[in-house]
Amino acid sequence: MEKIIIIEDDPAISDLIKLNLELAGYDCRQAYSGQEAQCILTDFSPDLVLLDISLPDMEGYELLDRFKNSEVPVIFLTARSALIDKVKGLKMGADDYIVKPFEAMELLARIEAVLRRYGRKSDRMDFGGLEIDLEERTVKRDGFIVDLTLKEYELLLLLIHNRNKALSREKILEHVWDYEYIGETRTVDIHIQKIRKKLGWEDRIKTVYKFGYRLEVLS
Amino acid sequence: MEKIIIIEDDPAISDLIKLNLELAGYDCRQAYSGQEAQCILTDFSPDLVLLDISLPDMEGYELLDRFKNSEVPVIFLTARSALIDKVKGLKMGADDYIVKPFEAMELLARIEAVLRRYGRKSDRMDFGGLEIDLEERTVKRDGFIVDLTLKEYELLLLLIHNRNKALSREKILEHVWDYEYIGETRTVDIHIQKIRKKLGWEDRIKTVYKFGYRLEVLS
DNA sequence: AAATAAAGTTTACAACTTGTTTACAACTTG
DNA sequence: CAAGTTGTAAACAAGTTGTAAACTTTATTT
Repeated sequence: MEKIIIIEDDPAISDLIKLNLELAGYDCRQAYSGQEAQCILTDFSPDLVLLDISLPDMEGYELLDRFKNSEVPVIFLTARSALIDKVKGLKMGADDYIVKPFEAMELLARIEAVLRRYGRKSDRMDFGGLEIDLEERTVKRDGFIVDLTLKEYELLLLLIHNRNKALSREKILEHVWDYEYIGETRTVDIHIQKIRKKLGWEDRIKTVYKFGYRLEVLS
Repeated sequence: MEKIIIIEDDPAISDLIKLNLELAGYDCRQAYSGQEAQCILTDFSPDLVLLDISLPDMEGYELLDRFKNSEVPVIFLTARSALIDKVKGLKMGADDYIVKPFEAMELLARIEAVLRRYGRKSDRMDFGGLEIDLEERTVKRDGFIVDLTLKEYELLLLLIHNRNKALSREKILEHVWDYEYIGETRTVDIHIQKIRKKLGWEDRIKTVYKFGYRLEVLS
């Protein structure tokens, strides 16, 4: 699980980002000022830095300066008004930038891209007999490929990212299906049944009655 | 005990919120208008503000504006479910929002989340071998997940919030079952038995003869 | 562009879970 | 000890989830 530090002075924006990244399976830490960031960095070595360039007192630039000689990739966040900042930032060594306000999906895409470029630690995951390769988009069970459809695969990833957490049907719909569903639907249930069967995870994917599902993994 | 101010013009809603928050162990004060809120704030420094955004004369937004530079977190209540309003509120500095009509449990969950974010409460609680994670909605006993049904879970939370206090059956019914039961019922008793067994808390949840139950915890 | 195949969703009903009641045993209290 | 209260097991109804199959949409092939 990759670690990301969010350096952003507006708590609302910071929290929003955190929420999305955590659902996507990243381990986040928040810093609301340059100073706080320094503190956190001492015992949290992130795999990626999200940096708001417009922190008070030019702190953003100072921090960027500090990061550029390190191994850690930096994506910076900037308000639309400061177009010049982008160029400046990239020249100073940022790996990417994103303009506020941005879509959650766009941010996630850029994060994935940057991490890939930096040769992320592992695109492979292992769960008791199950091997998942994010880059190849393949899932193997006892060495043999299990054919998962798009929705099945995304559902599996969501479950894995939130292992041991109870996920409500609404959350699942929002993230795999991209919309807030109005009214009744059994879609989530049916897809859960499908991956339960294909993966032989009948016991591992628990039903949380009247709520949703939870993937239980020991480790 | 955290202090919360409820700024809401509809007395019925305000009272309902107050009742629930007090049962959950918060110290509440009510304001029915923006002006009244100002007065109360002079000698009641809340740890959290619950603000109805649709007060008459746009007072809600004005107040939010005033709070955003203070240290106090704000959750706003809105009747409108429009996404735009939510975003608007969050941008203006609210820490969370909740759309009316809402469930008591949802409001409590959000309050806990915001207070936690502000470094007051921890996400996890520990009670002699029992680990409760409010966010994941999981309860672990010696590291293993204990499956609790909805009512069992809510009953457990109520007991914990009122630990060492004797809770009458009526209070328990009101809070967990959402209604004032007319006549006889053994429902509470049976659910108490169930969580006693599941958690191994046979001794910790004491029976208060002819009254109700009490969760006894040392610390 | 039509035919075909695959994926995704809805429907219908079976199977199961939960919450509640009932019945009776065991306990508390005066 | 008697009356009332609580513990416990079992039965039940209501509602939720599992499952197969029909149906709709989307993608692929010809």
